[in-house]
Amino acid sequence: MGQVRIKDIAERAGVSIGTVDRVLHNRGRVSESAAKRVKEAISTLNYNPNLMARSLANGKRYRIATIIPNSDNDDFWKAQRKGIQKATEYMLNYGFEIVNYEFNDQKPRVLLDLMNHFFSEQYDGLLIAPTLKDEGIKFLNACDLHNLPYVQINSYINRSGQYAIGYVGQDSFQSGLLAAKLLDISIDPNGGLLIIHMEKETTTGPHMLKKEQGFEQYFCSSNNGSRNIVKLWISDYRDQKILRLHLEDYLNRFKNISGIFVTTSRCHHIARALLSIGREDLVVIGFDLIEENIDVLKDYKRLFLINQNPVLQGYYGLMNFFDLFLKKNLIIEKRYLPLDIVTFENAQNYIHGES
Amino acid sequence: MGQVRIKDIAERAGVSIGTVDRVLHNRGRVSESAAKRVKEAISTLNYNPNLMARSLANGKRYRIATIIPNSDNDDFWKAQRKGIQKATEYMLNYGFEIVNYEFNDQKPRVLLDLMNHFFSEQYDGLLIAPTLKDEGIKFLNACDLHNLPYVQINSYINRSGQYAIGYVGQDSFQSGLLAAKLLDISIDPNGGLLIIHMEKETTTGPHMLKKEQGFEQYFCSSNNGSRNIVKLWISDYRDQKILRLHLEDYLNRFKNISGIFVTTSRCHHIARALLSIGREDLVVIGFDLIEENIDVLKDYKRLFLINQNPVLQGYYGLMNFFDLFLKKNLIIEKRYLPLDIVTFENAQNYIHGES
DNA sequence: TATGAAAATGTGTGCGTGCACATTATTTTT
DNA sequence: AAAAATAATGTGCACGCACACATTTTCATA
Repeated sequence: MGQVRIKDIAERAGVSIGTVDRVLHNRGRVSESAAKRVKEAISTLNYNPNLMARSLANGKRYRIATIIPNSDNDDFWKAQRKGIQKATEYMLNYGFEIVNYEFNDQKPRVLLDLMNHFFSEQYDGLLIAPTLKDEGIKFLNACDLHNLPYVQINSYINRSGQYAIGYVGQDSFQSGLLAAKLLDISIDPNGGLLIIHMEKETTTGPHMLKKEQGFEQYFCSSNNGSRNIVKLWISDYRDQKILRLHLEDYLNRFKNISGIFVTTSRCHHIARALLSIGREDLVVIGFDLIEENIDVLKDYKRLFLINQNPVLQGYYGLMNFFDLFLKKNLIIEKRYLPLDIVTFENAQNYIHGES
Repeated sequence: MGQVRIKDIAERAGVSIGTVDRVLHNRGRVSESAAKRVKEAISTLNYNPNLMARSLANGKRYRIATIIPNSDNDDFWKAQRKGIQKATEYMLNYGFEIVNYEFNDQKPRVLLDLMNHFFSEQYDGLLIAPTLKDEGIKFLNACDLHNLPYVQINSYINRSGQYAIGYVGQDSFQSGLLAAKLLDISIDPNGGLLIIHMEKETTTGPHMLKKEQGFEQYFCSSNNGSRNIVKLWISDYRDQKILRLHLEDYLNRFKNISGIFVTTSRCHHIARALLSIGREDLVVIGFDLIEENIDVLKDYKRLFLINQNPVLQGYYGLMNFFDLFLKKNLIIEKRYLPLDIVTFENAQNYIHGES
């Protein structure tokens, strides 16, 4: 059987295509008996609308804006952009027009400036990565005001209302749990653990915080023994020498540390430092498949990276609008991406990873 | 600002849409001067063909057959089927017609019987999972004879010729390496390893063999120390009592075993048995996210499942034909799916897992 | 210059759908 | 029972394109 068309349904239900159309779009003006027959035909024939014909016929154009942090010097956001690009190519054929904006993660003002002229453009949807919480909230409030549906990616701001139509991103808490499990299994039962936060700013981001919470939660569970956990904040991670001394000193002070959980993507600095001070016995967990991390995987055996396919994040995020406008699926759901555990032996498949 | 149509080009070039069409498709029968004007209009107006209208109009139909093992009582093949279904829905809009066949994995005759009438149908492509090697070869030979392009999924039979257009599946050797790495990191440096093959038949399947080879290869590498490795074949794994005694006996004989590598998806039997004899200290590696394995994950902490997204296998396999016929990409390539490491804490995302 | 073939160009139909509008059936009101 | 109002259903066109076919133009030859 080839494509099932509206015409086929009409024939099977003994009505005209106009009636089928009314049923499909809930336009009313259909008798109960006819509606029933049509619905039956739709399900028995397993009808799927031809989206091309649909979008060709109704000829609507949808303008979607995307706003994410600047991706020029950042592998992670570059990957997100790649996913957005892939979805864009797909959606272009269906009457979508995608306009991309970027903002500087470090300069909250830039996002607010953008907001000033953003709403003078007519958009039908917004894909946004609200990494800056305060400014993000302001932006989303403005969206509600302008009746603009939005999908959040990567960072989640808890929202209700009809315009908050989706979230695609990471489950940071869960990734903390996972990191704890990995360390718990792979190190000595008596070994201690070290959590390292590496960030330029002195504040601890919400993602990092949730990761830490998940990590600690794991050892509160009854069937997992408790562990000795210490924490370390590092902001000047770029100077290898300082880092090395810092780390060496710390490991000497807490002799029984045998696993390290780095809550950001900067774990390659730690792995390199450990290599140079000859402490490759430590198991390290870090995040994200950025280039430096991929490099260090082959040198540092006991390293696991937790990856949340950023390409797919951008891709699914944008595709939400495709579903919303073309498939008429109004899905108000959080969608978490798989927590991929990556080590040297399975890294290759994830790297080019459209998956 | 809106979509540029061939009609717009025609107007600007002072010709009819028929002439534009001929230029676009190099059909000839156009005067040089007209062709020049049309080409100029195309570039100045920055024309991009509307792919929807194109495929809608062009109306070519491609018939693709799929042949995989019976999926009624098998989670793995059910997932493959799901991926095939997803690709089918996508491709339907582009004029593809997909016809599904299944065969009984245990009865080679069924596949041969199918072959008898299969080629009387006119297909443009075949997606096949040649799990039965001998019969698979016969089938593929017949494909060559009938000029039928084919894509293999899951199992690979080495073939050349213009009709072998792709393979999507597992990298068994690599998954063996990965299993070894996981065990190597997570167990005591002096701990021994046990490889368990669980299969009804007495022969060891090619996948299992390659997994074993990869596993052993890991410990031949210079920077990974060598390990004591013993092997066990189990065919009557359904009787829990026998299995338990069997295992208990074996673990007593080889006292230092601290990690187990099960080369099939039946590792849940092992994990259950270990639970009942109180040996949850052992780290177990197994394969596939089938229901029994997912269940046992929450009870058995030291279990890792290696998953090769079967949904995507079916999906990508079929989509090869989309690329072949619509994008005209003739890709003769092996495509390996990511080796997902799955444990209790990250299982959920992979389960529903279109990913 | 008339003729006919070949080259160049134009026209019409259909793909599956959405939507406006036309038509028919049913119910309500007078 | 006829007229009017409303509910139910059917029809036709457009979307942008490909392709078959119809028509016009060109040009060599008689």
